[in-house]
Amino acid sequence: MSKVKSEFLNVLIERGFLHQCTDLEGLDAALLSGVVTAYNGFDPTGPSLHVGHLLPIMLLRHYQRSGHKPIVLLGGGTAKVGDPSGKDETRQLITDDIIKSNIASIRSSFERFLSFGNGPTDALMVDNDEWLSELKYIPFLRDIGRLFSVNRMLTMDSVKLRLEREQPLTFLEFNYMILQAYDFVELNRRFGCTVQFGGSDQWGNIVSGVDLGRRMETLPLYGLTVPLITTASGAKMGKTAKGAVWLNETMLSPYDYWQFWRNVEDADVGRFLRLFTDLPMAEVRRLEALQGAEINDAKKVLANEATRLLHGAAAARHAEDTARKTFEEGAFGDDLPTVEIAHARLSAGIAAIDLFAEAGLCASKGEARRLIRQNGARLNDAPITNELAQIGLDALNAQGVIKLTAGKKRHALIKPV
RNA sequence: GGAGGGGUGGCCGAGCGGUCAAUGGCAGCAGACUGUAAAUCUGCCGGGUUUUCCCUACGAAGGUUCGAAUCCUUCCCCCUCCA
Repeated sequence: MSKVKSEFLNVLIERGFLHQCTDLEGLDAALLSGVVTAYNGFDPTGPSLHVGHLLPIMLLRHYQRSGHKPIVLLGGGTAKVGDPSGKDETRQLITDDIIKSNIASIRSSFERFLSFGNGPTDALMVDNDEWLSELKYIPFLRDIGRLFSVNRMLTMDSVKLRLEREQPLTFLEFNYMILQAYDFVELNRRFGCTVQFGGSDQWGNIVSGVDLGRRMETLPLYGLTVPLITTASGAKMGKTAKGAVWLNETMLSPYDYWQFWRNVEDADVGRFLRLFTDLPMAEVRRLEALQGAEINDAKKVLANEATRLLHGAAAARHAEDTARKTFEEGAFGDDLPTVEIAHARLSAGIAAIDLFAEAGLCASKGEARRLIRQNGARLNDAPITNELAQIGLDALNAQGVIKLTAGKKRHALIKPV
Protein backbone atom coordinates (compact mmCIF):
# COMPACT_ATOMS: atom_id res chain seq x y z
CA MET A 1 0.00 0.00 0.00
CA SER A 2 1.45 3.31 -1.01
CA LYS A 3 1.83 5.88 1.72
CA VAL A 4 -0.98 8.36 1.71
CA LYS A 5 -0.88 11.73 3.39
CA SER A 6 -4.48 12.71 3.90
CA GLU A 7 -6.05 12.03 7.24
CA PHE A 8 -9.06 10.40 5.68
CA LEU A 9 -7.17 7.86 3.61
CA ASN A 10 -4.93 7.03 6.51
CA VAL A 11 -7.89 6.29 8.72
CA LEU A 12 -9.44 4.32 5.92
CA ILE A 13 -6.49 2.10 5.37
CA GLU A 14 -5.70 1.67 9.02
CA ARG A 15 -9.23 0.58 9.80
CA GLY A 16 -9.66 -1.71 6.83
CA PHE A 17 -12.15 0.19 4.72
CA LEU A 18 -10.20 0.34 1.51
CA HIS A 19 -10.86 -2.22 -1.15
CA GLN A 20 -10.16 -0.49 -4.45
CA CYS A 21 -9.58 3.05 -5.60
CA THR A 22 -9.50 4.41 -9.12
CA ASP A 23 -6.62 6.72 -8.33
CA LEU A 24 -5.37 6.67 -4.78
CA GLU A 25 -2.64 9.25 -5.26
CA GLY A 26 -4.87 11.64 -7.11
CA LEU A 27 -7.57 11.35 -4.47
CA ASP A 28 -5.01 11.81 -1.73
CA ALA A 29 -3.76 15.01 -3.31
CA ALA A 30 -7.30 16.30 -3.80
CA LEU A 31 -8.18 15.63 -0.17
CA LEU A 32 -5.13 17.55 0.98
CA SER A 33 -5.98 20.57 -1.13
CA GLY A 34 -9.28 21.40 0.57
CA VAL A 35 -12.78 20.29 1.29
CA VAL A 36 -13.85 17.58 -1.13
CA THR A 37 -17.40 16.40 -1.67
CA ALA A 38 -18.09 12.68 -1.91
CA TYR A 39 -21.23 10.61 -2.19
CA ASN A 40 -22.51 7.15 -1.60
CA GLY A 41 -25.78 5.94 -3.06
CA PHE A 42 -28.37 3.89 -1.22
CA ASP A 43 -31.31 2.47 -3.11
CA PRO A 44 -34.46 2.47 -1.00
CA THR A 45 -35.39 -1.11 -1.83
CA GLY A 46 -36.50 -1.95 1.69
CA PRO A 47 -38.22 -0.33 4.63
CA SER A 48 -35.00 -0.21 6.61
CA LEU A 49 -31.29 -0.25 6.08
CA HIS A 50 -29.40 -3.21 7.52
CA VAL A 51 -25.89 -3.86 8.77
CA GLY A 52 -24.76 -4.43 5.20
CA HIS A 53 -25.25 -0.69 4.68
CA LEU A 54 -23.32 0.20 7.76
CA LEU A 55 -19.89 0.04 6.22
CA PRO A 56 -20.43 2.81 3.65
CA ILE A 57 -22.23 4.83 6.33
CA MET A 58 -19.26 4.53 8.67
CA LEU A 59 -17.07 5.49 5.76
CA LEU A 60 -19.06 8.67 5.21
CA ARG A 61 -18.82 9.33 8.93
CA HIS A 62 -15.04 9.14 8.90
CA TYR A 63 -15.08 11.24 5.79
CA GLN A 64 -17.05 13.99 7.45
CA ARG A 65 -14.96 13.83 10.60
CA SER A 66 -11.81 14.32 8.62
CA GLY A 67 -13.14 17.59 7.30
CA HIS A 68 -14.91 16.78 4.06
CA LYS A 69 -18.46 16.91 2.80
CA PRO A 70 -20.52 13.75 2.42
CA ILE A 71 -23.64 13.35 0.34
CA VAL A 72 -26.12 10.60 0.97
CA LEU A 73 -27.74 9.87 -2.35
CA LEU A 74 -31.10 8.21 -1.99
CA GLY A 75 -31.77 6.20 -5.09
CA GLY A 76 -35.44 6.92 -5.47
CA GLY A 77 -34.96 6.92 -9.22
CA THR A 78 -32.53 4.04 -9.54
CA ALA A 79 -34.67 1.90 -7.25
CA LYS A 80 -37.26 1.98 -10.01
CA VAL A 81 -34.76 0.27 -12.29
CA GLY A 82 -33.06 -2.26 -10.04
CA ASP A 83 -29.32 -2.78 -9.80
CA PRO A 84 -28.30 -6.14 -11.27
CA SER A 85 -24.90 -5.98 -9.52
CA GLY A 86 -24.27 -9.07 -7.47
CA LYS A 87 -27.70 -10.49 -8.07
CA ASP A 88 -28.53 -13.66 -9.90
CA GLU A 89 -32.09 -12.73 -10.46
CA THR A 90 -34.08 -9.75 -11.47
CA ARG A 91 -35.41 -7.98 -8.46
CA GLN A 92 -39.11 -7.59 -8.44
CA LEU A 93 -40.19 -4.13 -9.46
CA ILE A 94 -41.25 -1.98 -6.59
CA THR A 95 -43.91 0.65 -6.90
CA ASP A 96 -43.39 4.37 -6.53
CA ASP A 97 -45.43 4.36 -3.35
CA ILE A 98 -43.26 1.74 -1.74
CA ILE A 99 -40.13 3.60 -2.75
CA LYS A 100 -41.49 6.76 -1.20
CA SER A 101 -42.35 5.08 2.04
CA ASN A 102 -38.99 3.30 2.11
CA ILE A 103 -37.20 6.60 1.73
CA ALA A 104 -39.25 8.07 4.54
CA SER A 105 -38.33 5.27 6.87
CA ILE A 106 -34.61 5.04 6.15
CA ARG A 107 -33.78 8.75 6.33
CA SER A 108 -33.45 8.85 10.07
CA SER A 109 -30.81 6.11 10.15
CA PHE A 110 -28.36 8.37 8.37
CA GLU A 111 -29.00 11.17 10.81
CA ARG A 112 -27.55 9.03 13.57
CA PHE A 113 -24.21 8.83 11.89
CA LEU A 114 -23.81 12.07 10.01
CA SER A 115 -24.51 15.64 10.80
CA PHE A 116 -26.67 17.34 8.20
CA GLY A 117 -27.04 20.99 7.50
CA ASN A 118 -25.84 23.77 5.26
CA GLY A 119 -22.32 24.24 6.51
CA PRO A 120 -19.32 23.52 4.29
CA THR A 121 -18.79 20.03 5.67
CA ASP A 122 -22.37 19.29 6.64
CA ALA A 123 -23.89 16.27 5.03
CA LEU A 124 -26.52 16.50 2.33
CA MET A 125 -29.25 14.09 1.45
CA VAL A 126 -30.58 14.10 -2.09
CA ASP A 127 -32.82 11.85 -4.12
CA ASN A 128 -31.81 10.99 -7.67
CA ASP A 129 -35.45 10.68 -8.65
CA GLU A 130 -35.30 14.45 -8.88
CA TRP A 131 -33.33 14.34 -12.09
CA LEU A 132 -33.65 10.78 -13.33
CA SER A 133 -37.41 10.84 -13.69
CA GLU A 134 -37.19 14.00 -15.76
CA LEU A 135 -34.91 12.55 -18.37
CA LYS A 136 -36.10 12.53 -21.96
CA TYR A 137 -35.32 9.30 -23.68
CA ILE A 138 -33.97 10.44 -27.05
CA PRO A 139 -31.94 13.40 -25.73
CA PHE A 140 -30.52 11.16 -23.03
CA LEU A 141 -29.54 8.50 -25.54
CA ARG A 142 -27.89 11.06 -27.74
CA ASP A 143 -26.04 12.87 -24.98
CA ILE A 144 -25.14 10.04 -22.68
CA GLY A 145 -25.92 6.80 -24.50
CA ARG A 146 -23.44 7.48 -27.25
CA LEU A 147 -20.65 7.61 -24.68
CA PHE A 148 -21.24 4.04 -23.58
CA SER A 149 -19.95 1.05 -25.44
CA VAL A 150 -22.11 -2.03 -25.25
CA ASN A 151 -18.99 -4.09 -25.85
CA ARG A 152 -17.57 -2.69 -22.66
CA MET A 153 -20.81 -2.97 -20.73
CA LEU A 154 -20.97 -6.65 -21.56
CA THR A 155 -17.67 -7.18 -19.82
CA MET A 156 -18.88 -5.68 -16.55
CA ASP A 157 -19.34 -8.25 -13.83
CA SER A 158 -22.92 -7.27 -13.17
CA VAL A 159 -23.78 -8.12 -16.76
CA LYS A 160 -21.22 -10.80 -17.49
CA LEU A 161 -22.18 -12.98 -14.53
CA ARG A 162 -25.81 -13.03 -15.58
CA LEU A 163 -24.89 -13.96 -19.10
CA GLU A 164 -22.47 -16.63 -18.01
CA ARG A 165 -25.00 -18.22 -15.71
CA GLU A 166 -27.61 -17.96 -18.42
CA GLN A 167 -29.78 -15.92 -16.10
CA PRO A 168 -32.01 -13.34 -17.67
CA LEU A 169 -30.95 -9.74 -17.62
CA THR A 170 -33.61 -7.31 -18.71
CA PHE A 171 -32.89 -4.24 -20.75
CA LEU A 172 -34.23 -2.23 -17.84
CA GLU A 173 -31.52 -3.53 -15.54
CA PHE A 174 -28.92 -3.23 -18.26
CA ASN A 175 -29.44 0.52 -18.05
CA TYR A 176 -28.70 0.71 -14.36
CA MET A 177 -25.00 1.38 -14.66
CA ILE A 178 -25.64 4.19 -17.11
CA LEU A 179 -27.99 5.88 -14.69
CA GLN A 180 -25.58 5.52 -11.82
CA ALA A 181 -22.80 6.92 -13.96
CA TYR A 182 -25.04 9.80 -14.87
CA ASP A 183 -25.82 10.41 -11.19
CA PHE A 184 -22.16 10.96 -10.50
CA VAL A 185 -21.88 13.58 -13.21
CA GLU A 186 -25.11 15.21 -12.11
CA LEU A 187 -23.91 15.41 -8.52
CA ASN A 188 -20.75 16.97 -9.78
CA ARG A 189 -22.74 19.63 -11.62
CA ARG A 190 -25.00 20.34 -8.71
CA PHE A 191 -22.66 20.07 -5.76
CA GLY A 192 -19.17 19.78 -7.17
CA CYS A 193 -19.03 16.20 -6.00
CA THR A 194 -15.90 14.47 -7.21
CA VAL A 195 -15.74 11.22 -5.27
CA GLN A 196 -18.02 8.22 -5.18
CA PHE A 197 -17.92 5.52 -2.54
CA GLY A 198 -19.61 2.16 -2.71
CA GLY A 199 -19.44 -1.50 -1.88
CA SER A 200 -17.05 -3.66 -3.87
CA ASP A 201 -19.92 -4.85 -6.03
CA GLN A 202 -20.35 -1.26 -7.15
CA TRP A 203 -16.94 -1.04 -8.74
CA GLY A 204 -18.21 -1.37 -12.28
CA ASN A 205 -20.91 1.22 -11.77
CA ILE A 206 -18.48 3.60 -10.13
CA VAL A 207 -15.86 3.26 -12.82
CA SER A 208 -18.56 3.92 -15.39
CA GLY A 209 -19.29 7.18 -13.65
CA VAL A 210 -15.66 8.20 -13.50
CA ASP A 211 -15.32 7.43 -17.20
CA LEU A 212 -18.45 9.31 -18.09
CA GLY A 213 -17.21 12.36 -16.21
CA ARG A 214 -14.00 12.30 -18.16
CA ARG A 215 -15.73 11.87 -21.50
CA MET A 216 -18.35 14.51 -20.92
CA GLU A 217 -16.40 17.28 -19.34
CA THR A 218 -12.90 16.09 -18.66
CA LEU A 219 -13.67 15.95 -14.99
CA PRO A 220 -11.24 14.30 -12.60
CA LEU A 221 -13.57 12.04 -10.66
CA TYR A 222 -12.51 9.43 -8.14
CA GLY A 223 -14.06 6.18 -7.07
CA LEU A 224 -13.38 4.12 -3.98
CA THR A 225 -14.91 0.91 -2.77
CA VAL A 226 -15.14 -0.83 0.58
CA PRO A 227 -14.76 -4.59 0.90
CA LEU A 228 -17.62 -7.01 1.11
CA ILE A 229 -17.78 -8.07 4.72
CA THR A 230 -18.20 -11.75 5.44
CA THR A 231 -17.84 -13.45 8.78
CA ALA A 232 -14.63 -15.29 9.60
CA SER A 233 -16.31 -18.55 8.67
CA GLY A 234 -17.25 -17.19 5.29
CA ALA A 235 -20.94 -16.48 5.62
CA LYS A 236 -22.48 -13.22 4.58
CA MET A 237 -22.56 -10.95 7.54
CA GLY A 238 -25.84 -9.76 8.94
CA LYS A 239 -28.08 -12.69 9.66
CA THR A 240 -29.67 -13.44 12.96
CA ALA A 241 -32.22 -15.96 14.09
CA LYS A 242 -34.87 -13.49 13.09
CA GLY A 243 -33.45 -12.57 9.72
CA ALA A 244 -31.62 -9.48 8.61
CA VAL A 245 -30.02 -7.16 11.11
CA TRP A 246 -32.11 -4.08 10.54
CA LEU A 247 -31.11 -0.62 11.61
CA ASN A 248 -34.64 0.62 12.21
CA GLU A 249 -35.60 0.23 15.80
CA THR A 250 -39.09 -0.83 14.86
CA MET A 251 -37.74 -3.80 12.95
CA LEU A 252 -35.00 -4.88 15.32
CA SER A 253 -34.90 -3.80 18.93
CA PRO A 254 -31.78 -2.18 20.35
CA TYR A 255 -31.47 -5.21 22.60
CA ASP A 256 -31.43 -7.61 19.65
CA TYR A 257 -29.05 -5.31 17.82
CA TRP A 258 -26.75 -5.38 20.83
CA GLN A 259 -27.01 -9.16 20.90
CA PHE A 260 -26.04 -9.39 17.26
CA TRP A 261 -22.72 -7.69 17.97
CA ARG A 262 -22.25 -9.54 21.21
CA ASN A 263 -22.44 -12.83 19.33
CA VAL A 264 -19.99 -12.23 16.50
CA GLU A 265 -17.34 -14.85 15.96
CA ASP A 266 -14.12 -14.49 17.93
CA ALA A 267 -12.08 -14.06 14.81
CA ASP A 268 -14.16 -11.08 13.73
CA VAL A 269 -13.95 -8.93 16.82
CA GLY A 270 -10.88 -6.91 15.92
CA ARG A 271 -11.97 -6.32 12.36
CA PHE A 272 -15.46 -5.28 13.42
CA LEU A 273 -14.16 -2.93 16.12
CA ARG A 274 -12.15 -1.16 13.43
CA LEU A 275 -14.99 -0.98 10.96
CA PHE A 276 -18.07 -0.47 13.06
CA THR A 277 -16.94 1.65 15.99
CA ASP A 278 -15.13 4.93 16.47
CA LEU A 279 -12.81 3.57 19.12
CA PRO A 280 -9.23 4.80 18.82
CA MET A 281 -6.93 2.30 17.21
CA ALA A 282 -4.89 1.87 20.37
CA GLU A 283 -7.99 0.67 22.16
CA VAL A 284 -8.93 -1.59 19.27
CA ARG A 285 -5.52 -3.19 19.34
CA ARG A 286 -5.71 -3.74 23.07
CA LEU A 287 -9.12 -5.38 22.80
CA GLU A 288 -8.27 -7.62 19.90
CA ALA A 289 -5.23 -8.91 21.73
CA LEU A 290 -7.43 -10.50 24.38
CA GLN A 291 -7.45 -14.27 24.39
CA GLY A 292 -9.89 -17.04 25.21
CA ALA A 293 -12.90 -16.16 27.29
CA GLU A 294 -11.60 -12.62 27.69
CA ILE A 295 -12.64 -12.02 24.12
CA ASN A 296 -16.11 -11.71 25.55
CA ASP A 297 -15.10 -8.39 27.06
CA ALA A 298 -14.09 -7.15 23.65
CA LYS A 299 -17.41 -8.30 22.26
CA LYS A 300 -19.26 -6.36 24.91
CA VAL A 301 -17.36 -3.24 23.98
CA LEU A 302 -18.17 -3.88 20.34
CA ALA A 303 -21.85 -4.31 21.16
CA ASN A 304 -21.94 -1.22 23.34
CA GLU A 305 -20.21 0.97 20.83
CA ALA A 306 -22.15 -0.21 17.81
CA THR A 307 -25.46 0.09 19.63
CA ARG A 308 -24.55 3.50 20.98
CA LEU A 309 -23.81 4.82 17.49
CA LEU A 310 -27.14 3.68 16.14
CA HIS A 311 -29.54 3.88 19.05
CA GLY A 312 -27.80 6.18 21.51
CA ALA A 313 -25.97 5.75 24.77
CA ALA A 314 -29.04 5.13 26.89
CA ALA A 315 -30.29 2.31 24.69
CA ALA A 316 -26.86 0.73 24.63
CA ARG A 317 -26.59 0.83 28.40
CA HIS A 318 -30.05 -0.56 28.76
CA ALA A 319 -29.33 -3.42 26.40
CA GLU A 320 -26.09 -4.22 28.16
CA ASP A 321 -27.84 -4.16 31.47
CA THR A 322 -30.51 -6.57 30.32
CA ALA A 323 -27.91 -8.86 28.80
CA ARG A 324 -25.90 -8.92 31.98
CA LYS A 325 -28.86 -9.72 34.16
CA THR A 326 -30.13 -12.33 31.75
CA PHE A 327 -26.94 -14.14 30.95
CA GLU A 328 -24.66 -13.50 33.87
CA GLU A 329 -26.95 -13.18 36.83
CA GLY A 330 -29.62 -15.63 35.81
CA ALA A 331 -32.26 -12.98 36.30
CA PHE A 332 -33.76 -10.91 33.53
CA GLY A 333 -33.80 -7.37 32.32
CA ASP A 334 -36.79 -5.42 31.16
CA ASP A 335 -35.31 -4.95 27.71
CA LEU A 336 -36.30 -8.49 26.89
CA PRO A 337 -39.18 -8.80 24.47
CA THR A 338 -42.34 -8.56 26.54
CA VAL A 339 -45.71 -9.98 25.58
CA GLU A 340 -48.89 -9.05 27.36
CA ILE A 341 -51.45 -11.74 28.07
CA ALA A 342 -54.90 -11.19 29.49
CA HIS A 343 -54.98 -11.88 33.19
CA ALA A 344 -58.10 -13.98 32.82
CA ARG A 345 -56.51 -16.32 30.31
CA LEU A 346 -53.56 -16.83 32.55
CA SER A 347 -55.64 -17.55 35.60
CA ALA A 348 -57.50 -20.17 33.59
CA GLY A 349 -54.19 -21.70 32.57
CA ILE A 350 -52.56 -21.59 29.15
CA ALA A 351 -50.82 -24.47 27.44
CA ALA A 352 -47.08 -23.90 27.49
CA ILE A 353 -47.05 -24.63 23.79
CA ASP A 354 -49.47 -21.79 23.08
CA LEU A 355 -47.58 -19.38 25.25
CA PHE A 356 -44.29 -20.04 23.49
CA ALA A 357 -45.94 -19.53 20.14
CA GLU A 358 -47.65 -16.34 21.24
CA ALA A 359 -44.50 -14.96 22.76
CA GLY A 360 -42.87 -15.24 19.36
CA LEU A 361 -40.30 -17.71 20.55
CA CYS A 362 -41.69 -20.40 18.26
CA ALA A 363 -43.21 -20.03 14.83
CA SER A 364 -45.89 -22.63 15.45
CA LYS A 365 -47.28 -24.80 18.16
CA GLY A 366 -45.58 -27.78 16.55
CA GLU A 367 -42.26 -26.02 16.88
CA ALA A 368 -43.00 -25.29 20.52
CA ARG A 369 -43.84 -28.93 21.05
CA ARG A 370 -40.54 -29.95 19.50
CA LEU A 371 -38.69 -27.42 21.58
CA ILE A 372 -40.06 -28.92 24.77
CA ARG A 373 -39.42 -32.43 23.54
CA GLN A 374 -35.80 -31.50 22.92
CA ASN A 375 -35.41 -29.90 26.32
CA GLY A 376 -34.98 -26.44 24.91
CA ALA A 377 -37.90 -24.77 26.66
CA ARG A 378 -37.67 -23.23 30.09
CA LEU A 379 -40.16 -21.55 32.36
CA ASN A 380 -38.54 -19.15 34.82
CA ASP A 381 -35.28 -20.94 34.07
CA ALA A 382 -36.64 -24.38 34.95
CA PRO A 383 -36.85 -26.84 32.04
CA ILE A 384 -40.34 -27.73 30.90
CA THR A 385 -40.45 -31.48 30.64
CA ASN A 386 -44.06 -32.11 29.75
CA GLU A 387 -45.26 -30.87 26.41
CA LEU A 388 -48.80 -30.71 27.73
CA ALA A 389 -47.77 -28.45 30.59
CA GLN A 390 -50.14 -25.67 31.56
CA ILE A 391 -48.97 -22.31 32.76
CA GLY A 392 -51.02 -20.33 35.20
CA LEU A 393 -50.76 -17.45 37.61
CA ASP A 394 -48.62 -19.52 39.94
CA ALA A 395 -45.81 -19.13 37.40
CA LEU A 396 -45.57 -15.40 38.04
CA ASN A 397 -42.34 -14.56 39.76
CA ALA A 398 -41.62 -11.93 42.34
CA GLN A 399 -41.65 -9.19 39.71
CA GLY A 400 -45.04 -10.25 38.46
CA VAL A 401 -43.92 -11.64 35.12
CA ILE A 402 -43.19 -15.03 33.61
CA LYS A 403 -39.86 -15.60 31.93
CA LEU A 404 -39.84 -17.95 29.00
CA THR A 405 -36.64 -19.19 27.41
CA ALA A 406 -36.13 -21.02 24.13
CA GLY A 407 -32.71 -22.51 23.75
CA LYS A 408 -29.85 -20.65 25.33
CA LYS A 409 -30.32 -17.19 24.02
CA ARG A 410 -33.91 -16.39 23.22
CA HIS A 411 -35.93 -15.02 26.08
CA ALA A 412 -39.29 -13.37 26.47
CA LEU A 413 -41.31 -12.03 29.35
CA ILE A 414 -45.01 -12.65 29.78
CA LYS A 415 -46.90 -9.95 31.58
CA PRO A 416 -50.52 -10.34 32.67
CA VAL A 417 -52.76 -7.36 32.02
C1' G B 1 -43.69 -16.21 -34.88
C1' G B 2 -41.32 -21.65 -35.18
C1' A B 3 -38.80 -25.84 -32.54
C1' G B 4 -37.19 -27.82 -28.01
C1' G B 5 -36.53 -27.71 -22.48
C1' G B 6 -38.41 -26.29 -17.78
C1' G B 7 -41.53 -24.30 -13.33
C1' U B 8 -41.18 -29.24 -6.65
C1' G B 9 -41.00 -27.33 0.55
C1' G B 10 -36.53 -20.77 2.81
C1' C B 11 -32.71 -22.02 -1.28
C1' C B 12 -30.40 -25.84 -4.50
C1' G B 13 -32.15 -30.30 -6.32
C1' A B 14 -34.28 -35.74 -6.88
C1' G B 15 -38.92 -38.02 -7.91
C1' C B 16 -42.27 -38.95 -13.23
C1' G B 17 -49.64 -43.17 -11.48
C1' G B 18 -50.11 -45.84 -5.50
C1' U B 19 -45.44 -47.74 -0.31
C1' C B 20 -44.76 -39.12 -1.40
C1' A B 21 -45.44 -34.40 3.45
C1' A B 22 -42.21 -35.89 -1.08
C1' U B 23 -34.37 -38.82 -1.37
C1' G B 24 -30.17 -35.66 -0.78
C1' G B 25 -27.44 -31.02 0.15
C1' C B 26 -27.49 -25.97 2.21
C1' A B 27 -29.76 -22.75 5.61
C1' G B 28 -32.50 -22.86 10.27
C1' C B 29 -33.81 -24.79 15.35
C1' A B 30 -32.64 -27.82 19.75
C1' G B 31 -29.23 -30.92 22.72
C1' A B 32 -23.98 -32.24 24.08
C1' C B 33 -19.05 -29.73 24.42
C1' U B 34 -17.89 -24.30 25.59
C1' G B 35 -16.93 -18.48 26.75
C1' U B 36 -24.12 -15.79 24.88
C1' A B 37 -17.71 -17.78 20.05
C1' A B 38 -15.97 -21.23 16.19
C1' A B 39 -15.42 -26.31 14.90
C1' U B 40 -17.46 -31.14 15.94
C1' C B 41 -21.20 -34.87 17.21
C1' U B 42 -26.65 -36.04 17.91
C1' G B 43 -31.77 -34.98 17.11
C1' C B 44 -35.57 -31.96 14.74
C1' C B 45 -37.00 -29.39 10.49
C1' G B 46 -45.33 -27.77 6.22
C1' G B 47 -49.65 -26.93 9.76
C1' G B 48 -52.93 -29.07 13.44
C1' U B 49 -53.51 -32.93 16.87
C1' U B 50 -55.80 -37.02 22.16
C1' U B 51 -49.48 -39.02 16.80
C1' U B 52 -50.17 -45.40 13.01
C1' C B 53 -55.52 -39.19 12.44
C1' C B 54 -56.89 -34.67 9.76
C1' C B 55 -55.66 -30.35 6.71
C1' U B 56 -52.58 -27.77 3.21
C1' A B 57 -48.68 -28.42 -0.57
C1' C B 58 -45.17 -30.10 -6.03
C1' G B 59 -46.66 -22.63 -11.47
C1' A B 60 -52.68 -21.79 -12.11
C1' A B 61 -57.40 -23.82 -13.40
C1' G B 62 -60.01 -27.91 -15.07
C1' G B 63 -60.13 -33.26 -16.38
C1' U B 64 -58.91 -38.83 -16.60
C1' U B 65 -58.41 -42.55 -12.58
C1' C B 66 -60.37 -46.43 -6.95
C1' G B 67 -55.86 -43.29 -6.53
C1' A B 68 -51.83 -37.83 -9.61
C1' A B 69 -46.14 -33.98 -7.90
C1' U B 70 -46.31 -37.89 -11.62
C1' C B 71 -51.21 -38.80 -17.37
C1' C B 72 -54.57 -35.24 -20.52
C1' U B 73 -56.51 -30.06 -21.71
C1' U B 74 -56.21 -24.84 -21.30
C1' C B 75 -53.68 -20.75 -19.26
C1' C B 76 -49.40 -18.05 -16.93
C1' C B 77 -44.11 -17.58 -16.40
C1' C B 78 -38.85 -18.82 -17.55
C1' C B 79 -34.69 -20.79 -20.57
C1' U B 80 -32.18 -22.42 -25.27
C1' C B 81 -31.92 -22.50 -30.53
C1' C B 82 -34.03 -20.68 -35.19
C1' A B 83 -36.42 -16.41 -37.68
